[in-house]
Amino acid sequence: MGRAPCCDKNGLKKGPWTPEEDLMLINYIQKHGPGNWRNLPKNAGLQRCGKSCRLRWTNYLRPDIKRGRFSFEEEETIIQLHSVLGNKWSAIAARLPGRTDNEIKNYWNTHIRKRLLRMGIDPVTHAPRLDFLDLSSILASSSLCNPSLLNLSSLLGAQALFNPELLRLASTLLSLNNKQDQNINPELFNSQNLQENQLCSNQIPPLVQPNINHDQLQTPIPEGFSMQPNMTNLISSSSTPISTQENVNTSAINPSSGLNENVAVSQPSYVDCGSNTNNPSVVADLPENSFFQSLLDGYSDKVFGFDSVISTPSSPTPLNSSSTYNVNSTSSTEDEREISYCSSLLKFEIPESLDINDFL
DNA sequence: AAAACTATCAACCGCGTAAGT
DNA sequence: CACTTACGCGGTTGATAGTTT
Repeated sequence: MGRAPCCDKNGLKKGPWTPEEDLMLINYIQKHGPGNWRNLPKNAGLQRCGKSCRLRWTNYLRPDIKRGRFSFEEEETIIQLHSVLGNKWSAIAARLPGRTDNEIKNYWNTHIRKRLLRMGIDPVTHAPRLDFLDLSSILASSSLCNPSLLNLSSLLGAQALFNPELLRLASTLLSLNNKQDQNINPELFNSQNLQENQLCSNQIPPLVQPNINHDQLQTPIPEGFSMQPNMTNLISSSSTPISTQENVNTSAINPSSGLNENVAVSQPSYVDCGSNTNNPSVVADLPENSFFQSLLDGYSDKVFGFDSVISTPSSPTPLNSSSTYNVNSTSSTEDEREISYCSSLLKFEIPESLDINDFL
């Protein structure tokens, strides 16, 4: 089936719109309303195709368009929605009054995407990219909590940073080290056994999964934990699989847009991880001297270039929301946004049914 | 001062699809 | 059911402004 051209392009103007053309379009739409874009240019006396007119109106001339810099809240909303919807710019724009899909798409590609990359976060999967981190440093700091890993970190050395299999092993070991911190069946975490088991196993989940479908995230987490999906790639361990789909209330999908009406977009957390009245959960600060803390220290040092921006023992501020940093929505710097986003990224939740003290 | 480089964003292009015939 | 039309979407381009060398 051949596709008919949207309009006869012979003699039609292209390129930037002039103020006169804008005025003609505005005047026409004010009189007749938008729509029937095919005939609109002819009726309005414009030498443009209907498509161009529609684009000019929806992206620039519409009176309800909000212009200017994106606020912190808007940016956070975009990131959260993108983690759920992907590149569905129109669906994201529908949640941001006054912003167009084109504007959001541009802002994503020119600002947010780059910032996520700088932070070592894959902008497609929203998962941390361990290949961007200095893993040997992380391993070393983690070894302070678990001397049994010390030899392993030096054993892995710099080459590990470029070997996907070793990266996976390191990731698994780190996650298991975390478990050991939590006194969960230490026998399982004999580093030698792990090394043998993991090296002989092809069942290690990929550490970095480009273009991953969120539905396919099956990274296990300790039973009873509710982990942010973007953490699941960073911290993989055994037992209970989790799908990010579980973290999204799918009860009210908009049939026309396919957009989940209940997606939490105003929460400061990265994605609403199922905290609801039926399943109350608490947000935990990262335990001192834990794997998380050492990872964060390494992460902040190596990726962000500043020290201990996340909650530290000397900082009374909990690591649980963007409000931690009291970011001014209009004057926040790129760095502040990175910090805040990172804090959201690394937040995790523990169900109340679990005694947190058991893990600290 | 000027060339080279980079960032930004308006606009275009092609495709998918719903609605109409 | 086949085909056409119109619209909307997402990816990409290119002009321009700003910055660096």
